[in-house]
Parts: sequence; C-alpha cells; structure tokens
Amino acid sequence: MTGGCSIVWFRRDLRVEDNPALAAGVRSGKVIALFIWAPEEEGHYYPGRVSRWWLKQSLSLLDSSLKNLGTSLITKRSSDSVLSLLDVIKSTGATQLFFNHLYDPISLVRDHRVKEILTENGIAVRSFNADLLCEPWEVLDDEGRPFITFTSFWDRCLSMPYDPEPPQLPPKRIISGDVSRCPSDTLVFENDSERGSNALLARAWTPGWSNANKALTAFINGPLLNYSTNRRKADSATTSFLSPHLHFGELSVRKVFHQVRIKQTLWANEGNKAGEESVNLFLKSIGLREYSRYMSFNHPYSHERPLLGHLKFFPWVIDENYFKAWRQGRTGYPLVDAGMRELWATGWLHDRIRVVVASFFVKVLQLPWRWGMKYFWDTLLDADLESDALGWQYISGTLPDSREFERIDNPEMEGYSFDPNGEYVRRWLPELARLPTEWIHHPYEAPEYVLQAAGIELGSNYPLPIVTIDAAKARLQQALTQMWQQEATSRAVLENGTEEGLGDSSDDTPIAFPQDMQMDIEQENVRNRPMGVARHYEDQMVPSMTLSTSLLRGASSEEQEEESPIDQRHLARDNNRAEVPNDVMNMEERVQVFDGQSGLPQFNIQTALRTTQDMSQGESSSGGGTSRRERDGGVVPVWSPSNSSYSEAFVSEDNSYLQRHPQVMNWRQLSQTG
DNA sequence: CATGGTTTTGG
DNA sequence: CAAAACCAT
Repeated sequence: MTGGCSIVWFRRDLRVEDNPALAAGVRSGKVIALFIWAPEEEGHYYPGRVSRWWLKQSLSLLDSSLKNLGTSLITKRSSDSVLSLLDVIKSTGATQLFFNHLYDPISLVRDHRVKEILTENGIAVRSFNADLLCEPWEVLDDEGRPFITFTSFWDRCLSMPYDPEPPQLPPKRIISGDVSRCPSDTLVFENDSERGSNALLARAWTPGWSNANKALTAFINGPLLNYSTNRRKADSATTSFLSPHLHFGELSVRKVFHQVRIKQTLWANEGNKAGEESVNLFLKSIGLREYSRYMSFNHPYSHERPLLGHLKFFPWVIDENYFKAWRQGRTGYPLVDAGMRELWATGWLHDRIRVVVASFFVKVLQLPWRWGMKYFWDTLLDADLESDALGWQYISGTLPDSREFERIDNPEMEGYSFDPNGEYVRRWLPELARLPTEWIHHPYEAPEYVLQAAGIELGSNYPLPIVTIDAAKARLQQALTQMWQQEATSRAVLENGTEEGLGDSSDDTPIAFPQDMQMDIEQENVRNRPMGVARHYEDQMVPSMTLSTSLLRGASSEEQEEESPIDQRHLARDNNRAEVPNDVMNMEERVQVFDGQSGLPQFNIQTALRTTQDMSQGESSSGGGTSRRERDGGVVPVWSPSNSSYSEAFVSEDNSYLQRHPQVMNWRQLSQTG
C-alpha cells in the first residue's frame, strides 16, 4: 500500500511460519525484522541461564531463515524497547510497526505504551494474535464476563463460533528495508562460566522454529497415541517436549491444534478410543497454556498475589534452610529430591513432577510460593511467567478451581504412582540406587539392615525427612486456624472503620525473595551427580537477581506513586553477572508494593472490545470480512487504572459473581471455615 | 464376579 | 464434594 517500509518486531514469536505480524509486514512492502533484547524491562524476571541459551539459538535460526527469504534480523541491546524502536524508525525511515501480542503483565503495559508513543509519532502500529487460539477478551460467559474456572473457559474455547485460523505458510520472499544506517548490536546471552554448562544442553534440545516443527511431527506420530496412559510416568519420554518451543513462539499453537485435531478425527474414524482420549488430554494441556494467558490478562498480578485473597493472612514459613534443602534435592523424600536434582541438572522436569515438588514446597514446607516460582523461573528451560503463575496458584489453592488448600499430597504415594519401579529416583539419586523398590520411596521407614545393605546411612549420605508428613499436617492446620483468625480480626478492624483499610495494607504485600537464591555448591552435590552427566559447578547458578520491588509498581504507579517505575528497578546492567542491589538489606522486610486498596491496573474489557471494533473498521480497506481480519484488528489490551482493589470478583465474599458458579467449591469451603 | 467400603483424584 | 479407581470380601 504505502510502499513505505515497516518494522516487524519479533519477541516471543520466533518463527516465519504462521506469523501474522510478519505476514502483514510482507504484504505492505519492505520489511525490517527486529529483535530487541531488553531483559531489564522484565524486573525480577530476568531470564535464567538455560532460557537465555534457548533464546540465543532460536534467534540465530530465525536469522538464517530470514536471510534465506531476503532479509536478516536486526538486533538491538536496550534498556527501553520504546526508545530502541524510535531509534530504528529514525535510522530506517520506517512508517509502520507490526508485532504480535504478549499477555504477561510487563508486556501488556509496555506494548500499550509502544502503541501510544509511536502513534503520536505518526507511525502506524498494528498488532496481532500469534500466541493463542483465542484472544482473552473473546472468551466470555453468557453475561460477557471472563470465566473463573478452567473447565468452563476451555469448554467455551472448544465451542467458539469459529475455529482457530488454519496456520499460514511462511512468506515466499521478503523485500528488505534499508538497514544500512541501522547496525545491529551484538547480543550477549551467556558468560564464560555458563558456556560449559550450556554446551550440554545442545545434546538434548534443538531450538528453532524448524526444529519445533520436527518435534511436533515426531510427537504426533509417536507418543501422542498413548499420551493418556503414559503421561503420568515421571521418566517416560512421552510428553510432547514442545513447551520451550511454544514459549518462544517457535511453533504456532494454531498449527499444533489443527494437526492434532486431524489426527484425532482419523483415530475417531478408526474407533480408536485411546487415541481420541489422548488428543483430548493433550489439548487440555494446550488449553491450560491458553488459560494462563487469559488469567494474566484478566488479573495481571497473578504472578505476585494469590487470586483468592485468603492466603494473604497465611503465616508462611520463612526459612531459607528449607528453601535450600528443596533446591538441592535434600528433603529426605526421594521423589521430590530426584525431581529437584533433575531440574538442577537439566532445566527440565516432567509436568507431574513439577506438581509434586511445588506441592511439597507449599504444603509440607509451607514456604511462600513465589519463592518456588522464582526458582522455577531461573532454572526451567521453558520458564514461562504466565504458565508458572497459574501452576503455582493452582498448587497453592488460590484459584477457585484449584486443589484444596488443606490437602497435603504424600510424596511416598506419589512416588509409587509416578515412578513405580523407582527407576527415576535411582537415576537422579545415585545414593539410593541400591535400595530395593519396596523402600525406594520411603527410606526413612526401611529397616536398618536394608539400609545397611544398600549403603545408606540416613542423616549422613541421605537426609531424614526434613519435615514429617504428620508434622506438616499439624502445622498446616495450625497455620490455617491462625489465618482465619487474622482474617476475622482484619475484617473486624475494617468494619469498625478505623482506618479505611489503609492501615494494614502491608498484609497483601508479597513476601520478598530471599537475599541469596544462589545454589551454593557443596562437594556433596557434585559427588552425587547422576552418572554420565558431566555437570559443571556452575549449573543453574541463578544468573541475576533483580531484587527490586514489584515490577507492577511500574504498571500501576503512573498516577499515584511518587517514584518513577524505572527508578525502582535495580537493573542488572552487566549482562553476565549477578548483581545484588544496594537495598538488599531491606529485603528481609516485606517490600511495600501495593498501596492498599487503590491503584492496581485493571483491564477494561469493554474498552478493549470497543477498540477491537474501531480497529477492525479502520482496517476494512485491507480486505474481506473474514474472521481473521476482524481478529487481527490491531488490538492491544487496553488497561486503565481503577479504584477498585484487584480481582474484586475473587476477593469479596458476597459477590454474586462467585455464586453464579456453584462449582466453585473451594471457595465456599474456605469462607465458611472462618 | 458382584458389591460395598476406602482411597485417590480432580485444573 | 463427587466421580473414579482401588481393594477386600
């Protein structure tokens, strides 16, 4: 149309296939493909070592694909994406910007700002859905409100009036814009000490969009068939292994959906019940990923605060020794320990085991769930803020449809169910390798002669249980009682109108991360590493802790906070080194993040919808009224600060919202106990 | 092999 | 809490 040149801004959509922003760029003329590395914008959530390793590989493959098509990827190192965009615009004369939507809290705010500022500068900005089957604002109940349980959400997704778009092919050719005056920065994703550990990753994983496609094909033609029966085995190679590919958008979920559905129809026609069921279960996990974006969009602080408000009075155990034992895989519960060692060594964990270790963390150790979530973030290859927040909230019992709060899972029992022969445990805990299966998941109950024969001395070369399950149950009961009392007290205070609720607002402030989340390396650990895994000390060293106050301060602060959000972020400037901020001393204290009731960002769905309509009308020149046109209408979620406290629907007890959802059973249980 | 009680699980 | 899986009789 304009003949001008457009920037296609790649983020977590590192593919050339089924990439609507890229397609739009190609359609409109010359293209500048851009990637901006601005990790400091992520606040606490500077990507971990393995995650950066993946990103590096993925970008390099994207670049070579783009080169084959006629252009190459411009890379910029930045601490402010908006400034970098303006800079690139200036040096290339681009007149348009295209990108695909992201839904994590930081991106929502940043992308909104991008739109505002660039539009002011006369740049046409359009954004697209490349990450989800349905945009969050499209999936609403009959009254036009967001769903609050996964099942109802997913049911609706699967019965939308239109199917997700079939995936688009890659462009045949890309005409490159003039980048002669826009040099790339070299991006540094690993330091010397990380390089050795990273080298090992390449043996197990092959990032990049074309490899993602191969992984998808391999999964669909292989393990998918028996997914329903195998999916609960800890060490089976029957998961899809697609999560890191999906995280970086190397693979389009729409493509996954369509291909898997095709297979399902096939199996259905053959009367293959197991296959059909497998596909449903696999799609459910795709659905959970969708739901995580949905939750993040509707409750953009769900990585910081429990969705159900009760937990804010829970007396978490602030014990860094527990935390350390958990990270090191020295809790005395073999399945938990095996999982933590695998995570440490490989950056990967089977989904079931993630649930096991997370549940142990929250319910047995009663450590604050955000610590665990942060550790996952730092160590997982497929670390994903939205998915992990959803997962931890589910485990912690703070979603209307999550596990009961009171429930404690028994690692021993889970051991025999996910690892019946103890192979997984033996693989990751060589010190237990000679223990017979009968005792492998509960060495603490094994007779002395069995232990001796296996060369185990409890408390010496393998720990006794850090907390017994009975003790954990008792402590949990006690903690709950305390929680209800505190809640009652607080409510009484509120009802007396003493302070208008402003007084004790520190109670909903997230507990700060511990000062030192680094895995300190003990000889023990090195000696005990699994055979054949030549690890380096540096494995999983938490790369950078930005112990700042909540990044959401940035999101919500514009009006009512004095400090600029940027000032609040202690940036790990030097890409490679962990940098401990000056105010680390304060971190023992809870960080004041939210000022009580006011000023949390709340997404205004109505506004977002209106924008959708406006934009799609504005867009009507570019083609027919297909659903794609409408859905690609350049919508970025619009948020507006609002007076109400966060997730009113979840927090307020007599809210009709929840009453309309009788299946929300935890909720009722919780509020009655008081 | 049915049956009823018990445990496990569920997003 | 309710459905499903499990187990003992």
